[in-house]
Amino acid sequence: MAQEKADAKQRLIEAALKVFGEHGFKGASTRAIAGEAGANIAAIPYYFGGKEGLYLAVAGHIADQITGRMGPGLSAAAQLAGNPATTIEQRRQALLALGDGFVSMLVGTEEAALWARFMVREQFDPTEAFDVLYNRVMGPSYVAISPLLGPLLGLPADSEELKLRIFSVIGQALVFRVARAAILRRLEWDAYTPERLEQIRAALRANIIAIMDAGRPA
Amino acid sequence: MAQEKADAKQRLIEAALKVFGEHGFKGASTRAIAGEAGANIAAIPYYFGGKEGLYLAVAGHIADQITGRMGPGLSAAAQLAGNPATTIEQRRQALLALGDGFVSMLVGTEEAALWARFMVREQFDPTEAFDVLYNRVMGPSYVAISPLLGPLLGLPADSEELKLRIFSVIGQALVFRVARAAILRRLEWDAYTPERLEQIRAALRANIIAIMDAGRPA
DNA sequence: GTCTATAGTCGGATAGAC
DNA sequence: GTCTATCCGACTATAGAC
Repeated sequence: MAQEKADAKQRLIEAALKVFGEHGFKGASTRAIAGEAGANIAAIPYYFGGKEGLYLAVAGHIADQITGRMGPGLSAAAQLAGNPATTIEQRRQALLALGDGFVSMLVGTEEAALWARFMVREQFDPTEAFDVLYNRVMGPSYVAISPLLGPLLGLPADSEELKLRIFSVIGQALVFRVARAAILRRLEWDAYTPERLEQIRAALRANIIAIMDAGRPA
Repeated sequence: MAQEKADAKQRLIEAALKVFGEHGFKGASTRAIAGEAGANIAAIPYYFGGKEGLYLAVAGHIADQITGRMGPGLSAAAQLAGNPATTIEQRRQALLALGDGFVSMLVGTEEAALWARFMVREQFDPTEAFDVLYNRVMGPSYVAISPLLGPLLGLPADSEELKLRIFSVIGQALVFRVARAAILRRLEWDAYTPERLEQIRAALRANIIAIMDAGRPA
């Protein structure tokens, strides 16, 4: 009984992440999910109460995974940002590190493609799952960036301008998942590799440095 | 016979854009599409040969619409960029104008939400429709930006660094569609209004100016 | 906890009237 | 060119055996 396979419940969640992402809630069939998971169709009503319960469980799973990977970095950034003794240069470095970590997680791992696909769907047509993702993932990420970039741009933490500019910066990384097919085609790449990932991080750093340093007193 | 209703074929395409976007290809039912269009289900095999043909027709429709709105601006930018007499300052202004136009189109119109939803789906799981969208929309847009930003950053037009940094910049605008729900929640907005649209354009301009001007000789 | 069998509904496509 | 009627396969959920 070498634990080579997770239990049926966990396998169903991972299969559902893939199939819901491919076909949406309506388009995903419980047959396909159960088949992918190597489980019985009847296990879905049994464990999750039905198709909808499984969908929500997928959102929780995504939040768990991302929190596990980004959590430590975000906490460190928040602590550093909250300390009045933190210098401008330390904020710059922390922001760049956050960007690197975000790209590594988002673009550099295969699972993140599945998380992103599911999350983007929820952005266009939010359901109950969006609340889970916003409260546990998107909100906390934003909150970590705000007190770092605000002082660098000379903008108050609660100003709409700062919020918009932060989302714009986040978009610079997000695009590598959300427009992946177009980017690969333009670059004549077949996939992201570790070397290419570093090129992406470098391009993003260059843009972030430009934005941060434009806020400096001339 | 005041032309208050387009013909059934056109109505089906517009209904399909909405329903395919909501539920994906599999999840969208031809019944729902026909119902939304006020047309008969049998009209879909009749006009488009089947569900797939209708899906492809939607891609063509999106390309037509976006080309109609962005085409003139892109042509003007391309002509200006190709002229060796064009100054750096003119390139800066052209790039900012392109950004403004892109945000106005993408974020400022209701239909663009439908186009974006359909196109993002194709980015994650490309089908034949992606070729249509890439060749007619995404490719040409990129090509217009490249010869404007390249000289400003001192990067050759075919360098991978330039390509990556351009996509990163595009992401700054894209995010306002792709993370719309999260952005509205963070800003405590219920929708984008014309005033808020101008705030978005301003935030984007600030970031683009920072990126452009960081490439200037110190 | 996992299976088979089945109920009841909805799916896309077609045939053929008008 | 638009309709109704219909075929047949796929869907989710449940009941009940093991």
